Amino acid sequence: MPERGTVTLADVAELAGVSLATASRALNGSARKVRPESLERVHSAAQELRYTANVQAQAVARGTTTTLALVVGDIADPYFAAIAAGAIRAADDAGLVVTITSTGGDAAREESVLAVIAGLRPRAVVLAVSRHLGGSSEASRNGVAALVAGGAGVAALMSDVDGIAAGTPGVHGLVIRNLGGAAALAGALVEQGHDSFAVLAGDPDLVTAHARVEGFVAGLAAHGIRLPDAAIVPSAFSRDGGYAAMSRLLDAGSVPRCVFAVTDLMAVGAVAAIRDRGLVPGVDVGVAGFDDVQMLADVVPALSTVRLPLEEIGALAVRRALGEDVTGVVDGEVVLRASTAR
Amino acid sequence: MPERGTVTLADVAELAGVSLATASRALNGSARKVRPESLERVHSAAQELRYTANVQAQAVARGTTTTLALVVGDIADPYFAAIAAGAIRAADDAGLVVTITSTGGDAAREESVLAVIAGLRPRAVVLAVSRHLGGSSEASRNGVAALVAGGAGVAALMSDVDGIAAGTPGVHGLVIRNLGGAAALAGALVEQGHDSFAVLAGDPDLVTAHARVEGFVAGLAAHGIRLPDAAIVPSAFSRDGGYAAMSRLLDAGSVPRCVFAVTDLMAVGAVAAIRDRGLVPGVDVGVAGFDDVQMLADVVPALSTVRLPLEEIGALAVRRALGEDVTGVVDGEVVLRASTAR
DNA sequence: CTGAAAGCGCTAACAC
DNA sequence: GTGTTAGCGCTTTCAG
Repeated sequence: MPERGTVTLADVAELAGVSLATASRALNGSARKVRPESLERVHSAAQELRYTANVQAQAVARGTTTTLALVVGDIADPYFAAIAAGAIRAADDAGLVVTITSTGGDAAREESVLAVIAGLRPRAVVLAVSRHLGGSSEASRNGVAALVAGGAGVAALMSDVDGIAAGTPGVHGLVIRNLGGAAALAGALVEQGHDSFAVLAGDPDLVTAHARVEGFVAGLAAHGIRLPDAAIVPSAFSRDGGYAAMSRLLDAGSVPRCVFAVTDLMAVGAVAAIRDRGLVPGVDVGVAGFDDVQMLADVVPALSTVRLPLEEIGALAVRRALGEDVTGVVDGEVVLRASTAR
Repeated sequence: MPERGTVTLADVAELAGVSLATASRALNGSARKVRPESLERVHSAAQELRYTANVQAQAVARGTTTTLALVVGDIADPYFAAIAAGAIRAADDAGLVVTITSTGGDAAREESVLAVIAGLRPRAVVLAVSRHLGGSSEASRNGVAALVAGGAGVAALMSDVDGIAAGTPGVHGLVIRNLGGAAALAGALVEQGHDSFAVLAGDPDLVTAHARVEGFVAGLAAHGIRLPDAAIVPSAFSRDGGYAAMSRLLDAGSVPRCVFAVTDLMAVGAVAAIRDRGLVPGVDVGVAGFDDVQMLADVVPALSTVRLPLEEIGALAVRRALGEDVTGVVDGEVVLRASTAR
């Protein structure tokens, strides 16, 4: 018969005929100081009453929570979803519950989100948002500082380009070699025989997008190819953005042999745009993306891309936030497929 | 100069020169009972100290939290990710923070997950897991009952088939017309001229999969078509499952004119399998899916499917869990596209 | 309108 | 080993 309301430790202690303290020790405290018999009594009492410790109360008493806050741009985006999956797994391994908040890419909202999170007094927080260039606003900078001051371990995803942003004191950066990966991709494409390029740059203010563009340009340069500014077309950082940017390129009459979209999602949009013009993606114009999102594994033609171990990134970020001494850098791996086969 | 440690209400009260009670009322309490001047003093003190209320403490004091627990099968699955996005948005509108937990489809894990959640004393919980047929285990049934008894509003996603499961007292079901949608799809395909079918059934123990198969079969029956048992092939409830099932079908030499995969993801796998055999999906054999996952909008051929308003479902579930009186039923919409064009 | 004081459910010294 | 007793940070009667 389910008890009404909620069962407290006191109820358990009473039923077991022991003190509150003993009950507490039996159920959570630093083990080995409770007589087997009492322990047994307490446990069965707890079970009988269906007692579950109130973590909020434990938190205020202990002065520390079992919560890890994850901030993502948009949980519906497979990129963030994969990272979240890894983070949840790792947090779970550490006995932490994950709270997820989306900023929707809105810099202003990021500020209020940080305030809410601060109120949660999380043990750790993972920032997986595509920071805007020019540094996060002072407000969100302060928000992060407050979290750190509050004792939370903070980890943030970064690119191998924002040296300064990395400077926020107290945050463990996990740098993703966006720049390096894009450069490697450029090299691979050149070696594959491509010689004329364009870049679907996404939102140039997002450091992730920016780094990838930067890297790609550098990679081409290393092979003696200079990309004209006009060949770098900005757009929304989404599937539709990719479609739009590619369309603009085609409308302009400049059809490069190969385009690099800074995201698989954008690449898919580009492929659609190419197809809609009656051209054959992968043949008339090659398309490469970035991320190697699983969900897109079956698009045709198969996308050349830079694979990022997204779930692992989520897990690593969590471990870094918790202070573990794991790698602070993760590399992408160039994967050449049909979309740039020529 | 960031204070060390953490700022408490007492600090604010002291700085403002008022009592703890007044400070509390000024910052949260039922408004209108604080003199404008004190209110002002308290607020500026709070701001100066960068005070953020400790929600855990508020929770124990108030006896109620500002947390909504969302349980999903796998956050990396676009189906759940979309639902989560909607849920997070709705929860946010209600001033609640969302905690996400994955069961990984593991029934056993579901039990422990429920225990952890119970400890969180959430204001509401949304169960978005594909329950296994034959009823959730007694354990998880109890877990849910405990949550309800603990005062949490509970909402659960269900199919228009599990009449009994719906019976769990106290939980607000949100039934998704999986069966009805699949039946409608079957009808539409028949009317489109298809006459020989097969079903890639996914895991027959998952009620979602089961309902869709059931519905499809019924839909065909309504049009005088009887599906032989051999034409219903089970598999994993995933992209690879779809690939495998389709392959098995083709290996068996029985090539239906049209296959229905209970999930878009599985449909994509089927398309790949068809293509790998040198056949042309959409022409040699049609493929239809279910969900209309955004991410798959660009696969070729475009998938015929049943569109589910995933984000809205997430939002509705949250509102139901919170006790709002919103629809308890959501329909899918048949969308015919190239993959079944003939 | 404001303050003093009693909790909320649990943990952690500090005795016995 | 086990019980007592302060708190943890905040809300909320109950008197002023």
